[in-house]
Amino acid sequence: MSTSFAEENYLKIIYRLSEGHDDDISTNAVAELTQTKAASVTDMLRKLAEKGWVHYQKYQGVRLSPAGEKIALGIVRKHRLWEVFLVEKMGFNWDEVHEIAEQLEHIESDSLIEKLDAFLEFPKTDPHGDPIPTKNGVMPELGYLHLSDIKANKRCVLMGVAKDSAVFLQLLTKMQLSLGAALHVQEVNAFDRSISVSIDNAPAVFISHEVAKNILVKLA
Amino acid sequence: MSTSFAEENYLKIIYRLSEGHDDDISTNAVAELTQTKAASVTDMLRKLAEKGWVHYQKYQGVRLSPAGEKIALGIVRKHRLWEVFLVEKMGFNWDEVHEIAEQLEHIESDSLIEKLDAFLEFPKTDPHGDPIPTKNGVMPELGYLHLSDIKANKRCVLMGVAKDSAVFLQLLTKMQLSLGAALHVQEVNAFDRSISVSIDNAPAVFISHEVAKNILVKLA
DNA sequence: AATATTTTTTAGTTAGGCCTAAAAAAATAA
DNA sequence: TTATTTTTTTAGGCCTAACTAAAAAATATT
Repeated sequence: MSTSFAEENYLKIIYRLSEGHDDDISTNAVAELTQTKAASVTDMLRKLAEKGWVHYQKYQGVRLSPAGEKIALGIVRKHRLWEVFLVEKMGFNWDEVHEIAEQLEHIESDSLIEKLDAFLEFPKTDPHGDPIPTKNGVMPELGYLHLSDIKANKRCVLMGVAKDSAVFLQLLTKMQLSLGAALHVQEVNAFDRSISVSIDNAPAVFISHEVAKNILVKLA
Repeated sequence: MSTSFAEENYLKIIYRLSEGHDDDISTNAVAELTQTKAASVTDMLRKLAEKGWVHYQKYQGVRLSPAGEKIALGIVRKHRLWEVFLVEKMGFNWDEVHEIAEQLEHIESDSLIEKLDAFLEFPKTDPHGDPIPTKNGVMPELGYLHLSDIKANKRCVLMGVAKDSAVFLQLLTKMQLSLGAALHVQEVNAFDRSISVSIDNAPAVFISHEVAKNILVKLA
């Protein structure tokens, strides 16, 4: 069964909203990310359920079926591979590529994606550090830690950001963070859990717990 | 004013049908290439005329306005640049890329196309030998000749094919023609104007006048 | 528990892009 | 030049994916 542009977008967004927990997703949450109204979402969820791509019962929220997840992972795979292409080959910055990748992710050609993957030398992550699903529809577990979980006096390396909203990326850019940066957690505030971190041996900066939760690292 | 996927397709197809003459294009001709019915074409032509992209009077056929031609050339530029990318960078054959380029040509990002152009080292023609419009919306004149116009005993070089239908490309592939091939026109039949041509010094093959009209060459 | 608020669904529309069937105009043939 | 055929347009409808407004269900508050 073939998927329309709109259907692919809904599946991708439900996937994103489902990452990291098992709760069903609310109609409103989907409406916010699709930039549509809740009533439109209700219509589409019923349609997706008829096609067998989501489990949906009215007033109960929605979650992907295995078939829907497979489609969503295919879209995410394409999105992230194109992002690598845009940054590595076309010279865009990592905070400029999202909108273009949103378009490219809907190009339909399996052979193109396989060739692109090879051309990019089979990258494991996109420019934001997010893992690229395999062509069999598996999302690799990178096993990274959140910066908020690092103990005082430990050193680690920046591997990615968990949220890739434009605002968040700007913040990171302003902090001069780039993938691979050496982070040294110097202190953890016992009250608000904010941390002071030295980046590439520069003087330490303060990062709130909320922000630190969205920064992915591995121990050095 | 922004253009929808369907509108861009119509403009591109009207452009293709207009190349090489000044006559207005018939509704039926457009319907055939858009794979729609004549009634649907009538609707769309009225809409395109309202937006100022075509000159259209009912029962009189259609032709592009300057604004419409500019849009069409932008689409053709993107189509042909992506074809170069698919062949040169992704390793597709020149007869496999059309459908994928039909999708990629609608990706909207001026900066992407400029970067792609640079990445491909500013190609002058696509893999079929067709010229790539400039970013200012000018279709370069390559000044090639048609193989059908070459005199007996002259040598020339294959520069492209004027029609890129799948069937035609297959024919050329079967004849083992590839861009840059050395062609030697040995005889021109006085009655049906068919020619015998030796390709890369192999024994001569016969090519009908009709086919030869669609093969672009330059004199060696 | 009863009421108020928020969330979600239903009902009824709309716009884009296509369709078929029938009417009208243009082109061709007798 | 009249009749026939072909081309094109009109009229009316369908489907997708959105919308608003109102109703219904779920959740929160008093």
